[in-house]
Amino acid sequence: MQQKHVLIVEDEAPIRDMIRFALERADFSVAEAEDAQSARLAIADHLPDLVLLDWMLPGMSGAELAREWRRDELTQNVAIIMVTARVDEDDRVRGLNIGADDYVTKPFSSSELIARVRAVLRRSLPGGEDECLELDGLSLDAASQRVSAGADAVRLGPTEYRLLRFFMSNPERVYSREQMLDRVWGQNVYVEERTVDVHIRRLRKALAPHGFDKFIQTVRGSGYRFSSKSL
Amino acid sequence: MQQKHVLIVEDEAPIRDMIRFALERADFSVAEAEDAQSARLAIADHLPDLVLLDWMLPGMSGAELAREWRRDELTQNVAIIMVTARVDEDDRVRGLNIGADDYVTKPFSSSELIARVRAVLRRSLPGGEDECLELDGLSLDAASQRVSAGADAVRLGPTEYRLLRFFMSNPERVYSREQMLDRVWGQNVYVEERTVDVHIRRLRKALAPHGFDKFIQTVRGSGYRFSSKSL
DNA sequence: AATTTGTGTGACACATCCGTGACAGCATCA
DNA sequence: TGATGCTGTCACGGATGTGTCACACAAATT
Repeated sequence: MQQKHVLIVEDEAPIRDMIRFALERADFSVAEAEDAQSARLAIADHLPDLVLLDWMLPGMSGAELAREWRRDELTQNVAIIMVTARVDEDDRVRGLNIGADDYVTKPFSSSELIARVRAVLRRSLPGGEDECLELDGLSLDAASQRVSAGADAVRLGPTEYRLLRFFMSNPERVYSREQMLDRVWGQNVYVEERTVDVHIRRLRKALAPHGFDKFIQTVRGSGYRFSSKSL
Repeated sequence: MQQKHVLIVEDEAPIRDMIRFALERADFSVAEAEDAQSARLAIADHLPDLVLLDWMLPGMSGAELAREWRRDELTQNVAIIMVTARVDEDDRVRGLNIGADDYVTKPFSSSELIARVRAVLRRSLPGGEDECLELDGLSLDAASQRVSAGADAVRLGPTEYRLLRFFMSNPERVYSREQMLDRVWGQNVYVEERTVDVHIRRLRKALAPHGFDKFIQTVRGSGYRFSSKSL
């Protein structure tokens, strides 16, 4: 399964670290935020698959934050697990009514946390959005993992597919090799940066018969960009 | 979605009440029974879409009851979720061999229960009775549990049948082995992921004489896809 | 022009994934 | 009791994808 991205929203640094450690160990990619404001920034930067949201935050409470996200088109499908110190049944019910998918009460073991994270992600998967990307004749359907150039199908390896998928969801923007490794390969794998070049080449070669290799543009000294405009 | 009818078979009244409350809150219609005898009456009165069946019952055990229903033409398509206090791996395996669709172990949260009920119903949703799937010459009739390729009948084992049924209900979409285990085998069953491959093979072999094995496509690194389109 | 820096390309060893046949455990039925 | 059919697991081999390297080539810098 593809690596999942989790955002931790928690004001106490030690707990944050513990959670991050457990998640990374279980091969999730992790982002952190310590309050509502930084959480918004983190979400804007990279939409997570799941948010671990502390109930009590300085300033705006986690509950309000959750309600805010549930109202927003962009974030309403992101899974939310509430993290709370309270044992009150009231809070649990309130949390679930707000739209949290699950809750964990402190103190919790890291294995319990991971189990719940996995369960929630698995549950939200099958109904996942039927993402269908299209750009100027080149189209990619996430549900069937099919890529077609005009009428013809394009045959891609797993990494090439993920790379193209990343490009097509983020066109018209330059990414460094490091950024691409983080987001296509996963953030705690170490591979040479030049490996990106090789996969770019393979992807270009696969798209070439239909002329779509022009969409992948080299920006010397910076990285690559995906665009239908030739420039 | 139409309102679904659930029968609770459970001898302890408090647990029955808890389950009834959770189910009605989630907008299911509910019937209750406290032993095998009253369960038979309840079923005769109104055929449920799903039965929550306690493992231990006074007199006849839930397991025997399940076996009885699975043999009967009328009841064999009714989904069954076993409810058990035991954590024994043995019982889980035995229960699933009997034909239960899923398992819940006490104690369980009401949200977990609802989630599982929904999952099982979703799995067997499209039709329940008169479901008849057809794709490009390959057809599956849920009522008679018969599969035919063109004019010829195809002989399938139970798991192969459920697998094909799952595929035909969800074509043109890639599923991971984990997702397939969840939806074809049941949610908390632990079997090796490679087991999926073996059943894929058996299903392919059964479909091969008519050329329909091409419909099951391997998506390397991700899982499988069912589609009449070649690639 | 010569040098330096960055990128394209082909090759290759290696890891991973998947198809396949075999097998033992189990339930069912004669 | 033995025969049969179904299931989950394993081991093996082949197919495919992967990361890295060396070298060719292009662009910027001197």
